[in-house]
Amino acid sequence: MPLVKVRDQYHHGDLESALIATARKLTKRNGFENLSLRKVAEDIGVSPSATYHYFPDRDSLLATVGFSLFDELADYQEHQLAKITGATAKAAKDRFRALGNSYFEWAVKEPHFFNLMFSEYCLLATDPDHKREATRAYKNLIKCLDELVSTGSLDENMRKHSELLSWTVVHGATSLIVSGHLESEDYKKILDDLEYALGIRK
Amino acid sequence: MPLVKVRDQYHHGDLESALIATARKLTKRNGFENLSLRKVAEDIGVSPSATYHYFPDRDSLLATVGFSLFDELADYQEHQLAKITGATAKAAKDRFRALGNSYFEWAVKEPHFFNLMFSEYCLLATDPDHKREATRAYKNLIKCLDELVSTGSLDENMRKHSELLSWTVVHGATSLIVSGHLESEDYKKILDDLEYALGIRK
DNA sequence: CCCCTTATCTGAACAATGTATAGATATTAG
DNA sequence: CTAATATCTATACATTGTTCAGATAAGGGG
Repeated sequence: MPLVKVRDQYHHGDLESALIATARKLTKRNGFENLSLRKVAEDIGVSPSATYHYFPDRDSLLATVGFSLFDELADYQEHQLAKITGATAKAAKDRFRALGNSYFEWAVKEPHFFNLMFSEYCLLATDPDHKREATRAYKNLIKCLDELVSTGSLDENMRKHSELLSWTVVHGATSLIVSGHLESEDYKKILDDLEYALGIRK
Repeated sequence: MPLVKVRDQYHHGDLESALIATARKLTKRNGFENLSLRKVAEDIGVSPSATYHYFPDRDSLLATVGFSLFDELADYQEHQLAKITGATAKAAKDRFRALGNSYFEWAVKEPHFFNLMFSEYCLLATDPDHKREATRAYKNLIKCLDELVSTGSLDENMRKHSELLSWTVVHGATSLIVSGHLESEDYKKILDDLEYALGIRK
């Protein structure tokens, strides 16, 4: 009876989790385009075909990894949000900014993750089960905007136009920067522009 | 001397163009992830290795196709823009809208193209030569915004905040819809929101 | 017109990949 | 302890990107 689970046994124990974790690790390093099922299996110390007991094909493993990243991103966002407390107008504005910043920072830190999440492998159309994870971040945005209204920083009429707009701006700026079509420095200006247009900043 | 160029000869004549055109065709059909160099060669009727006289590898062929698509998109946008003439405020507003709509429509019509353009294969960072093509659409946007100002539809102060913001909103909405994270119907509302925030519409 | 240089393409080969199938091995239930 | 089941391996195959030596055509100078 080994204290630590020995890795040389025929049965792995939790191969499914190991597959996801290793695929995540290799995707982080080399990008999802270069993820090889055989390398994943080799890294774990298992034969190439063992994969097929848990995932029908490479695409579905990538999809599983990709969808799980939406939760990771939301975790990171909520962790950043939690740093800013208080019910003042300034705190509400800071939280709004932190929400966008954390999305952007996370994507820049892990561009391969971001690319996978919005690639063909994670099409929500074919997999409506995962809409919940994606909307977790969206719910945080709604809360932020309502706080801006209640602290008098955001006009009620503008509030109706701010939801999809903020979402889209942050994602769009992030996407363009990660793909090299805008400079990193542009991000701050874009959020300034957004806040100006929304009337949050003068 | 054949009237029409015979396709059974040893030398193709313009293999480079044929490679790009065929790669474009297959990417349009199956997505860039599934583009096979061998299928491209087979489709043209040439051996797999012939490719390597014009492109060092698969990536560079995909990059060439991808960058050329920015020109195609700009062509389409300009074609749509040209339909709307006049120097009135309404015409300026219509052109602004047409600029965003054409970007969106083109991407939805050719999602595989859009995905390639903003994939790892078309990173502008590594290929600054192609920045010009990408900025062609941007110049059209600048012109549109200046027209909005000159026709009194856009405030001068807001003008300074409208450039990157509009760009980002249109790209972000398109990206989210193409990747299935927003519904197609959301696009119109998002542009309404943008115009409201910019003060173009009340 | 012929020959020789050069550009262009082929053929064959290799390693890596995704995936299918049959069988081996461990785990578990009775 | 044994039979049934879950889990994994071994082997095989087709497809892929890529390399390289050699075949074929095109073009230029005599």
